[in-house]
Amino acid sequence: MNTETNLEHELDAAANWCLQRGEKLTDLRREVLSLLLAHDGSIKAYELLAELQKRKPTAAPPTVYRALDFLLNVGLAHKLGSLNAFVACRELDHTHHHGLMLICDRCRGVHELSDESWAERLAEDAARLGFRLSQQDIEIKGICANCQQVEQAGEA
Amino acid sequence: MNTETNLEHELDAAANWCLQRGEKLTDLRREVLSLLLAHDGSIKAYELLAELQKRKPTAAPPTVYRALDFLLNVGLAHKLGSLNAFVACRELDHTHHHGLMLICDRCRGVHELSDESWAERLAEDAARLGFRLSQQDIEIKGICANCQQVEQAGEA
DNA sequence: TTTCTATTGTTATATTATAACAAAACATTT
DNA sequence: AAATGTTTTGTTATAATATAACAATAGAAA
Ligand SMILES: [Zn+2]
Ligand SMILES: [Zn+2]
Ligand SMILES: [Zn+2]
Ligand SMILES: [Zn+2]
Repeated sequence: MNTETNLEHELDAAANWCLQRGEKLTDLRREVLSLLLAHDGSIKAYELLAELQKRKPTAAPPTVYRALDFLLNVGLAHKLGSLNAFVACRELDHTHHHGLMLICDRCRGVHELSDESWAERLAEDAARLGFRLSQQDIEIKGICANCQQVEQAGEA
Repeated sequence: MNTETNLEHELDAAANWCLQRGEKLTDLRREVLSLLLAHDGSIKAYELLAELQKRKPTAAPPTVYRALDFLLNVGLAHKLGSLNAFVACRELDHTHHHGLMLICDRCRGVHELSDESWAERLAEDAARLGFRLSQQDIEIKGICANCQQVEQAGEA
């Protein structure tokens, strides 16, 4: 199965995901999600806009922000507040409330950890302060394995 | 001990904290930190600028952003990426690497949890993926105890 | 068809943050 | 003190991120 086929497969799955929630993955939204998925790490809204404009010259900021809002709300993408960047969700299977997003300082890559035990422990600790968690991703920053290797190679 | 005296006390402690690190808490930086401390929840850069301009009409965006950068670097303040907002650190005693910042969706208030065990467990889980954490605050969103009460009162 | 709603197009503007360079303050050496 | 170098602050302009507001279009329901 090549990349393109796989991408279409993911997009179809996403469309289905939307339908199950009574929402529609329109052509535009599908296009934006496609660009997000095609991107390895996270991507910024205006980078996404530039990409989108290659195929759709009429696109303007609201075009991409509206599509992103939709994708965020339906759970097909995540916003990384600390980077002002966006990333496709690749773990639709798990309902990953409170997923841990490990964000690389160097390459802006994201590793998503859907570990339920974190959600529970966090919720417990917060509850002790009377704090009720909203569904929310947790962003943790550092340097990914790959970038660490590059770093070491550079030092050699 | 009244509020004002207490604030001056905190500012003096902050000045000392800086000196120990070979940095200086200048008048301007002290003023900005003072405004941060006087604020209960988190505050946005341009709100801070407006406050600052009451006493220092010459202040411009770089004035406040430079002061904030300094405070962030020396550990006297935190940036909340998900809100584009800033908050004074009130736990200088602990070296709270990876402090948990519980951010209220409603009031923008912040409860800072300096729990070392979280730092360790997070680091372990991340290390399993080859991910090395950088010193970083972890932002968790929800609704604080106070705002929950207000909410219930409204429903009654 | 008619009507209503959701989506997209379009223009303008708000919000957040930094670049670049000049001036002033401060410290160090002579 | 004078001269020099460094850090901090002032100032203007602009970059980067995001939304408001309203018109046009497309889709669904009546
Ligand atoms: Zn996800
Ligand atoms: Zn990386
Ligand atoms: Zn702190
Ligand atoms: Zn609150």
